Amino acid sequence: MTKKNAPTMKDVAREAGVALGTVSKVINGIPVSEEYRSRVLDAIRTLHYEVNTYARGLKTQKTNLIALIIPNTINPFFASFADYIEGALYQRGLKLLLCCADGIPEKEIAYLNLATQNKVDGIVALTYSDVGKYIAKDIPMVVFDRFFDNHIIPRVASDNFAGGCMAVEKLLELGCTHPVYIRFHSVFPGESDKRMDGYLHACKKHGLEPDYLNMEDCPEMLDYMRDFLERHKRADGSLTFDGVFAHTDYHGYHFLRLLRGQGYRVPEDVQIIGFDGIRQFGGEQEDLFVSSICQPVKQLAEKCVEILVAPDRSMVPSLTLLPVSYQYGGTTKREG
Amino acid sequence: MTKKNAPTMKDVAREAGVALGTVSKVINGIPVSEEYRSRVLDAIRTLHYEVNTYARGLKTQKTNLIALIIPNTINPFFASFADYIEGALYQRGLKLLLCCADGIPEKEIAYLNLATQNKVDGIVALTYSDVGKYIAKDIPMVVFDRFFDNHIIPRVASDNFAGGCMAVEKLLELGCTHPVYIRFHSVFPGESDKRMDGYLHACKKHGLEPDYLNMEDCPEMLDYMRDFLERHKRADGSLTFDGVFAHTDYHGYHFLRLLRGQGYRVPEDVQIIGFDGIRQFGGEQEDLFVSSICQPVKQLAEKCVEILVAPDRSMVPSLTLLPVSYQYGGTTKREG
DNA sequence: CTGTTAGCGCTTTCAC
DNA sequence: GTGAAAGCGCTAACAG
Repeated sequence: MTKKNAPTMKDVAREAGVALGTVSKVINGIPVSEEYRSRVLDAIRTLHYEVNTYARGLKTQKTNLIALIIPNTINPFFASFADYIEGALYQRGLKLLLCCADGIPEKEIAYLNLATQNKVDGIVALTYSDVGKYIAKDIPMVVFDRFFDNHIIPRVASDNFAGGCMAVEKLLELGCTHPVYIRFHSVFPGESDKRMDGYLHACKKHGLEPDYLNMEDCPEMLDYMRDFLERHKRADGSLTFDGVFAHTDYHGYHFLRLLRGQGYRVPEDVQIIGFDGIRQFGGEQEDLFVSSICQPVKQLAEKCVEILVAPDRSMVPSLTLLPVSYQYGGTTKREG
Repeated sequence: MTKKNAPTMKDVAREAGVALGTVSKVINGIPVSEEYRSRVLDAIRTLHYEVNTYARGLKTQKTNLIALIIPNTINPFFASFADYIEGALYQRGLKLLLCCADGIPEKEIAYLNLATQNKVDGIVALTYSDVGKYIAKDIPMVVFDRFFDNHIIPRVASDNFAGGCMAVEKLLELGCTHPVYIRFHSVFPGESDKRMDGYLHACKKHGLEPDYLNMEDCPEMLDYMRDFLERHKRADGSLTFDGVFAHTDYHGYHFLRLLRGQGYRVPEDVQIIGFDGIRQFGGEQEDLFVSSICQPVKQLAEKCVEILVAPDRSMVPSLTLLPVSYQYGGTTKREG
């Protein structure tokens, strides 16, 4: 039980000496005589009146609440995405219901159900479950980075394919002749799978033999990396590759440490490019963990919200891909 | 306008052939005959009924919504705090309204006002403004890490004083003889100011002359660090200190890079201990940026929520300090 | 234990 | 223009 004594519209009406409906009109910007309008406004001020969201929500079936469903807020990528979503929402007078589902299907579904009825006005989801079937078709929704059978829900993502190509092109440009790809993917299909397609495409284009580690993400990640490294050592200890495109900065960073731990020099012997553009301590001015194909997180968030609140839902593209960009992060050679 | 056709309690009552009130009772766990209860439950299932939060909120003046006001979600410390708050809330059937105020007083106040009326059931705040005066006294609130004139609001924080002492003690234990403190503080007073008190206390206790850099946080941070370093060089280039307690991991990490950049060896020549316990990429299994006095973020979040929902608000302590702990992070010598 | 009923505070016709 | 009145879906008395 919160404030029981908050002033209501009725109080404002009495204070202003007008009818209840008039107060409502003033608040909702419906034409009212200047005289009445200011009297109402005065009353609102003296009473410190604020409309009750719940009464309004009950009446209008609108809440101004948008649910953001992401795995967590610990991962810096999700964390900054959440931050930018909040900013975009705030600008539009919307509020953010943060739902960290931890990749747990039950929790995702619970949060989805919460939204299924009239609890939120829209959903931005980065989920693992195939949310399509759990959600009412009539609540606005946009999916980030994933795709589902249900192709009705608009999707937003980075141009992962172009990013994959870009990573390879960049490595070649910086002098690599044998770039490998190290991928640890989620069991759930998503746009990020296209990074591999981009890698393969670029290899083909440049007449290179693709060479990659392609595993499901798992706790034994480091073992697989170590194993991959062993398999690529020549008798003299030198490596058969000189460039690494890592599926994410996270993986790139761990591979970097592995290499340096074994005495290989980065970027002299091997250059590494990751993906995401995650910065140390999250600060925009801070260094990257590794050179990286950066996702435009802020723009992605902005686009998700823009699509979510689009007045004409029939006009929104089913897929929106935003461009990525390469940034130096210490694990590649400086450009000529 | 969301779902206009969602089933209501009335529909469930009709479907189950019982009265409206009975449905309400089943939903709210009020005793009802087994027969009726299951009929209602069945009806709920077939209709996919879910209670309308707004109608309920209007009636009960409860929303099950808790606002978390933090500067942002980019800073890994805030990000993990938010994550754990979400978890603690979810367990209790509460939802999280995420408010990133960016340290902008207007935004903080806007969010606080939002909560002032009957929009949320409680607030967890880590704000810069003195929120005390903007908030209705009758809405449950707990402040993390800050303190205000208004001492009525319960506060939760890490034991920063003990942490400051611990950092010094640890450095001494690991062989340091001259530990300095590097502090870049917020303009707003908070519990973290006690880290300095702890440092001074420990120095005194061990008969050491305190030696520190004490600045307001600013973009020129690196310049001040560089300058501090210069001032502590002997003619032969060696340093007059051999241990550094940094106000946060962030500052410790930057000082570490500065030292290494100038050829000093860490932890051989200088040992560094930061504060917070921030991990690379946020993962609990990941490495720290520097050896650190770690804040128990999860426990802090849990405690905030626990206090917020405490049935008897008159029983909650006005200040709750949780213990910190030292963890090795590569910038100190391994313990004997 | 069950059904009926009076609102919670607001928006929105609909007469005036 | 303005005011009166009918609910939105639910909970919590209160009778039965």
